[in-house]
Amino acid sequence: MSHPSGIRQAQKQRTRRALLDAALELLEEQSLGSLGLREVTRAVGIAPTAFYRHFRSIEDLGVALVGEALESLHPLIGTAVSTTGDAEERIARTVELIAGHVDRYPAHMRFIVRERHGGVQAVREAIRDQLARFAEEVAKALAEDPVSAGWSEDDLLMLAQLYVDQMIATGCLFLEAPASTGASATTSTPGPGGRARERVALTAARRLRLISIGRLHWLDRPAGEGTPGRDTSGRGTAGRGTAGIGTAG
Amino acid sequence: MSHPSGIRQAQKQRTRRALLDAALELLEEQSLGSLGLREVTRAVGIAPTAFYRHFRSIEDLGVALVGEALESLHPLIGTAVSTTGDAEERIARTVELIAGHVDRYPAHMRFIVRERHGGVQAVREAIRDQLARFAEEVAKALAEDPVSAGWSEDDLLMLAQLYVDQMIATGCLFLEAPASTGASATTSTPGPGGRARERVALTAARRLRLISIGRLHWLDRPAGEGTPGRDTSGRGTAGRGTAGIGTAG
DNA sequence: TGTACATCAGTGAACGCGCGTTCACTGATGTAC
DNA sequence: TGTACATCAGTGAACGCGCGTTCACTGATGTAC
Repeated sequence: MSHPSGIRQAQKQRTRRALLDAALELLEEQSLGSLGLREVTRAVGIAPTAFYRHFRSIEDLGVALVGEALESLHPLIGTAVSTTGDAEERIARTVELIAGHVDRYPAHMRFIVRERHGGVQAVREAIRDQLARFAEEVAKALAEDPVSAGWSEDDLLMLAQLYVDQMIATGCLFLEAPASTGASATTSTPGPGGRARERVALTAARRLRLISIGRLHWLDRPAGEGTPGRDTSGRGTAGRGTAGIGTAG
Repeated sequence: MSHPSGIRQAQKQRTRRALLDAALELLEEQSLGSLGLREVTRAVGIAPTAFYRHFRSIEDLGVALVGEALESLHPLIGTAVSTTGDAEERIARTVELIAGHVDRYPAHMRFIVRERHGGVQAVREAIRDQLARFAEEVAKALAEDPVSAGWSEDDLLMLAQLYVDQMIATGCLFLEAPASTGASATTSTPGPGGRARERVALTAARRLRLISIGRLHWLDRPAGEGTPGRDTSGRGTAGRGTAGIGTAG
């Protein structure tokens, strides 16, 4: 065989890992756009020039990080979406899953949140594309739920995107709340920042609850107004509700 | 008088404006953390050292930009919240308002979206604090709506934060959609990116619709589970619904 | 197993460059009389 | 109105520094025979 096996290959992978890990750690307090190649190699303990054996640029490393971070996030989506039980149980489980993920991969979550709208185009686009794929996956799962009977594809995708956004927003909130003291998420150890975490969990659950309720009554709305003619959203049955944003005139 | 009037004062303000404007423009393609002081002064056409007559650092300038950007966003919230009409009209008007704001202040919107989770702590915190004030304001407005009768303060604040988040997320989506060709938002000129903008407007409206529906039925939920004991959310009346996230078991 | 050659991850010197910050300055504007 | 002095926004030279990238290299690992 030409190159698959060998000590050399293993060592190279180890250095690559070290570069990715060092970068991820440095990125907790700055953004990718201001991260220096020398800074990363210095943290790893190798010569600056060795960087080029692994990545063409910091931007390139950033794209690799997107892959890793969203790969770690992916199973979470699958688990959350396939959780069984009633609405409240599923919401609570989902929030717990997110909290657990943030505990395990805080740097990944911070990286995604920070660079999703950050200054490095290639990374931004990589994150956008991956999240779009997640949303499509969630939409597909939602479509199989009897609750979604009669929903148009556009509406399902909108809801899926809303869930994906909420997942990230919730992860971000957990990041800002002080981390728990290493104990598992289920045990109620009120550590240094346990209170803040609890508040975040409650708020996140409330948001998911509101969205779920909206979902449940989505098709109750009046058929009169709604989406303009050209859009063929598949809803339109009975009921009358005046869902308001602000104060009624 | 000691300093209020004068040509000198006016000229200083003009230079300060030029610095803020130049920075805002440069920030469309990078993040604050990687913005250079010399880069900004070069764009304005003054010596690097003159920068210090106006700001202590780039970070300081960033905090000033947060003030300006969120000040421009503020009236939009007030207008959106006090819009009259039925739910669909208010949603459509809100989406139009956001689109109009993005047309008028694209750089402001981009700055807020990018730096909200960016690498500069002081700026991040300034944005967080301002958005928290916005949310409180929205919560106060929501509280006066009869639809919110029986809502706890925590629930109102959660909804308000959700609305503020949606506003920013929607602004972000409009930023990514190609800008309209300068024509007003209401006239249906299908410019170069008119299609994309229309799609964004529809998706944004759908999201607000779902949230509004959730809001309308918030108090319909079962009293059994819900928020844990210690939390005294003011809801708890009749009705039974199984709002689900994923597929039912 | 041993030998001769190829590969290639990591080295270290060197480069030109732009950075943030200091400093003493200039000259228009402002103020006191 | 005119004069003498104070203020201070903007200047320009100079600094030390770390940056990204180049290049020829070293020496351990891999391969062929």
